[in-house]
Amino acid sequence: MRRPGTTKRTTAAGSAASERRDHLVKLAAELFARKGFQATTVRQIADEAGILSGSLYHHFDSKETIVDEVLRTFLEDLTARYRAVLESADDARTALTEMVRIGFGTLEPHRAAITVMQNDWNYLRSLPGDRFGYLVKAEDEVERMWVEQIKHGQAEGLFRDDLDPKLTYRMIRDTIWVAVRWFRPGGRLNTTALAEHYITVLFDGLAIGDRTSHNA
Amino acid sequence: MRRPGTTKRTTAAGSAASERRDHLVKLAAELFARKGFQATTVRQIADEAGILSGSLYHHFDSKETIVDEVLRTFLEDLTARYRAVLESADDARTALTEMVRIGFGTLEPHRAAITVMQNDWNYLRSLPGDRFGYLVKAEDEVERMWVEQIKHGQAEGLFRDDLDPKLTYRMIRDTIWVAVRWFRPGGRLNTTALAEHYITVLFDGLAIGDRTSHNA
DNA sequence: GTCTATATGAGGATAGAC
DNA sequence: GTCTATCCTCATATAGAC
Repeated sequence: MRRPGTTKRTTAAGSAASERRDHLVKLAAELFARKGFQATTVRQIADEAGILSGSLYHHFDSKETIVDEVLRTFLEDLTARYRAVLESADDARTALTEMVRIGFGTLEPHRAAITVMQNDWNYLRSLPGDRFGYLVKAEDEVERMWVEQIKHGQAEGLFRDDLDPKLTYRMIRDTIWVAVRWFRPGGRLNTTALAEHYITVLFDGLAIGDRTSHNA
Repeated sequence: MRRPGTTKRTTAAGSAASERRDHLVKLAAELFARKGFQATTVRQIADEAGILSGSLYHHFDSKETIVDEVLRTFLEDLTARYRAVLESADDARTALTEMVRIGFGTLEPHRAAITVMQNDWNYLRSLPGDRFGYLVKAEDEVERMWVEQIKHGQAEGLFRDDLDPKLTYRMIRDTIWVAVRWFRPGGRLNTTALAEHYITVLFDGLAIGDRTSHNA
């Protein structure tokens, strides 16, 4: 607000950006992910960058502006990827499979942003004003895409008809994103393996053999 | 530390407790869940209780002591329930089914505690000292119980052999707990319906018909 | 673009009266 | 068991020199 010339960029997709600024955003994102948005101080961000906290305000209006940029970048990339898949998928099962792969595929490049979304979503949404209202908008768009495919699959006779599409979507979404809590790059399993593992369970289930209900 | 006579209780299971104290813990838990542990101030907790912030320190040493009590109560209840099921379950599928039901069953009575665990786990664990080390201990115990059942199921020929037990456990666990984010009592679906829905997908999958792999 | 220095406020916690 | 009053620390953000 105070230095329109240097801080007017509000989306990370904004052209011709300062690399310095982007670098600062990345440093901040790691701290936000590790310690939480609120617990991260502007002093820590500045320390990480080797400058003093006051100097940060040459680049950003506020701490909120930084986290805003972290989340926007992620959401823009995610929705773009989903849209691309949906244009080319032939049937619902293929579309869902690809969407699951996209989800797990963002775990590594957007690990920090996803962590922040998970942990600080409630807090950011509760802030006065509607600054983070776009979070809900983006979530709604993504939900529509998933639910539509699930319903198509049911209509096509590919998926069980007795499942609630919205509930099914939520469980898939949660299972994917929440993996950022424990996923570490370079570990025993990479995100591709995670995706294929989950796709197997999701479509075909854990059980072997008969598919009759088996309730206690 | 300062008033051993009134603040020595460290576990919520501690006998003959002050109902006043328990009530304060409940109020605090709701605030922690709604706004996050760090964003909740002792003044807000006191406001909610109709007293002043200083008065809280008659009941608790610190804000951390309060959240400690919230989490302990939940974890003690949860592990006790799991142990009870595992004593009586005949086969792995029955055991897992019951464990899923237990998980969803805690969503309502322990909604606040589960929310805090999800959102503030990282932060609480990062605090100096080992005050919240028991969180990891409890998690490990729970993991052992689940993984054991999954392995049994595979050995018995009930479950697919090509799935990673630990990874499967994590995905189940995450799917259950993360539902606190959107689950609201009194909504379209109750926790029993959630559990049965998930049990269906987990064991038998989304797809109808052939169980051959179907990758793009 | 970074620094020095500082305003301004809020947080957790404490001491002692009632 | 609660209140009044307050300490001390640390937070975000600002102003202006360099």
